[in-house]
Amino acid sequence: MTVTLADVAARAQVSPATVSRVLNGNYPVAASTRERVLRAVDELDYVLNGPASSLAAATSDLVGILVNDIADPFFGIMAGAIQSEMGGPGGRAGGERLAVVCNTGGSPERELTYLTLLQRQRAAAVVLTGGAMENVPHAAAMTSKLRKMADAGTRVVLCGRPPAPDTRAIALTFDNRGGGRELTEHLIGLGHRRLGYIAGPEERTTTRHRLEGHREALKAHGIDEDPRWTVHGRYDRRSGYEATLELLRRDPSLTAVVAANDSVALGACAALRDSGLRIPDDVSVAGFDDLPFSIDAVPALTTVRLPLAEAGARAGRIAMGREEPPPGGIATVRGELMVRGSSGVPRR
Amino acid sequence: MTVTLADVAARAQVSPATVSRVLNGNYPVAASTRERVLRAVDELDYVLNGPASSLAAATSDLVGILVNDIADPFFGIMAGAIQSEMGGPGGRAGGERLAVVCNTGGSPERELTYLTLLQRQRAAAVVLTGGAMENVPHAAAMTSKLRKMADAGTRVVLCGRPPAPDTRAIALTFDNRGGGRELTEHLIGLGHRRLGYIAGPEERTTTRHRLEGHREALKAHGIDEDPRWTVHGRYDRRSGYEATLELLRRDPSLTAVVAANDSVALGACAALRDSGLRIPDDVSVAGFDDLPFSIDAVPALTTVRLPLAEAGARAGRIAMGREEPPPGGIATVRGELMVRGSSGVPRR
DNA sequence: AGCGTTACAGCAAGCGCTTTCTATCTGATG
DNA sequence: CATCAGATAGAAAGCGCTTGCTGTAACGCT
Repeated sequence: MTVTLADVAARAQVSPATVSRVLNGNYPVAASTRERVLRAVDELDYVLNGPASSLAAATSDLVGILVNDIADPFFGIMAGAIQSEMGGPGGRAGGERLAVVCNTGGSPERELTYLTLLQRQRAAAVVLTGGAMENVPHAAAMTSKLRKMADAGTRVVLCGRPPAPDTRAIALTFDNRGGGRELTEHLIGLGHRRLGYIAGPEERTTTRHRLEGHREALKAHGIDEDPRWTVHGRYDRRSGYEATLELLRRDPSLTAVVAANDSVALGACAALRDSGLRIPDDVSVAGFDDLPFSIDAVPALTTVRLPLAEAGARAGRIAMGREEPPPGGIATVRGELMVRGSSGVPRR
Repeated sequence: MTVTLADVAARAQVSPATVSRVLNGNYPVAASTRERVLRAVDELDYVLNGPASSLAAATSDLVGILVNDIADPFFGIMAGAIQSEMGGPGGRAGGERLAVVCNTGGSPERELTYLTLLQRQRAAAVVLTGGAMENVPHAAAMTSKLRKMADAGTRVVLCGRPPAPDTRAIALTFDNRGGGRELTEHLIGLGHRRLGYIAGPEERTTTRHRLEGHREALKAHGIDEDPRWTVHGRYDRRSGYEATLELLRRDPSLTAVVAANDSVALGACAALRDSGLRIPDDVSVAGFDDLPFSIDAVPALTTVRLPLAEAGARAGRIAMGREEPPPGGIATVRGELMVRGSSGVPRR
């Protein structure tokens, strides 16, 4: 039925061992023999049996990429960059790796399930992107699982995620706190004193760090934060829209709205426009991430650019063992403040 | 070193066969035995060896999803929807499948390479998203590969892609031609007679079908198309920006610009603004796909909504064998015209 | 009591490949 | 001419799991 190595061997009149060696190319095989084997492979349409091969060789060419939401370009850009470094198709010859993107949807259980699945497959490496959940039992389970995977030889890389102590995981962490601080400082510098903040979902490191940065900036400038100025939501446009209306209801005198990310900021802009407020004359808006569409908002979004593609590419190279991990296994990736039209001097 | 089934068996004082059956749960095992086994699994931290299991069972729980560009929400949304239908509740118990997203980057070679990789892994199913390349030799290679995979038992589903004759692949095709026609008809109905068209990359079915729809509409209304009115580019914002400037240079009297998709349309809007033209008073703009950000453009983008998430979910269910394929293996998914602020009556 | 059933559990034969060790042949060397 | 190193090829032992088939004990029935 299906063609096996043995069939190819028979056709090429060599032993299965030789065929295997031709296919893996790490053992001397005479040119004439090789050619004969290759011809047989071709004629029989032979396809290597991956599982059998992985079993016998005790290795696999699978690399897992975990993302919170694959429909969000924030993750898509990182995943694409990681995958582009996986050798395989398009990359250097040889290290063909099957990079698989797994969508956790922000669910802790799914995150663990996917890790178990990858562990079963004896994945060569795993890259976890985006913020971590701060739920205590889950964090403990993650630590334990990541450590076991690392111990079993899987390279574990965190991209845009805080370090995971006691796991041997390499971490490329985004400086969300610093970026958040800088952004809010920019607004304060423009003269804003009443700033609303639309935070992401609770129990996420990204959410917390950005918010902490914001608060640091307020505190540093002697602004007492009003509890009404913070609203939590999801990382999407809709949430930004609703949160902004809520913010406006709570305190109509706000002159600036800082959003957890660019999508949220876009929703905020829509809500402000629908409320008859002009940006930035009446209210300034700021986002975070600098996704491609941010520059097309009208006015263009002031935000913090995160080098997603660069960080992803680096994470990918480290996962492939093509780049040295940073000293101590931890590197901080900074964002860059992008001042654009959505922020201005408050006019009221 | 690593814990195997045999270790668990020894610890639970049963045979390996029994452990396997407990784990796969498709064979009667006494409750007390099952519990003993489960305890041993837990105590030893046993992790099933995926390759060994796949080899012995001659099946795999891998499902491949091929996308052109994972950083593009168009694909991200579909991939997320497909993946959301994998495993968990609804399927048979333990029907947890590892959905892997593979990024072809629009390259024919990578597309084939990934298919081969998935074929090696004996993937249970493969979903190909987005338009196909029309390059003849590549199309032939794809046909042959898809047929082989289908013959080998892999379920092949095309999502947002034209049917692939002679392959047994199930196709959920987007009605790009119809959507394109409707969109242009809408503009013509508003009074536009000189319409620029920014097409996607050549040799893509999506590009061609949308363009054909556009031309059908022109012809149906007796408008002679000027060859200067069509420019080809990529499916991204930047390309839209540049193409629009080119279009304006060729014929400054255009009153509408139809873009290959929403990202391109956003670029077009930026170019028009930078040229001092107002939307839609001076020039109307239309996109395609209705990605989430389209509604946030100012003015909001007139476009054709494609039910990406619905189509993806359906493709996912079909791939999982949870939904009957459409009769004849082919279904057309229609888009819906979304008329918004970026299109209006030409005022000059 | 004798016999057919039913319900579990174990044996053992692979699944298709990799890789160590061994065998063979060639040409070079002293 | 005997010997040895180097280059290739093959034999065979698994890798860790699944599953068809074979026990075997306990149970219900006539």
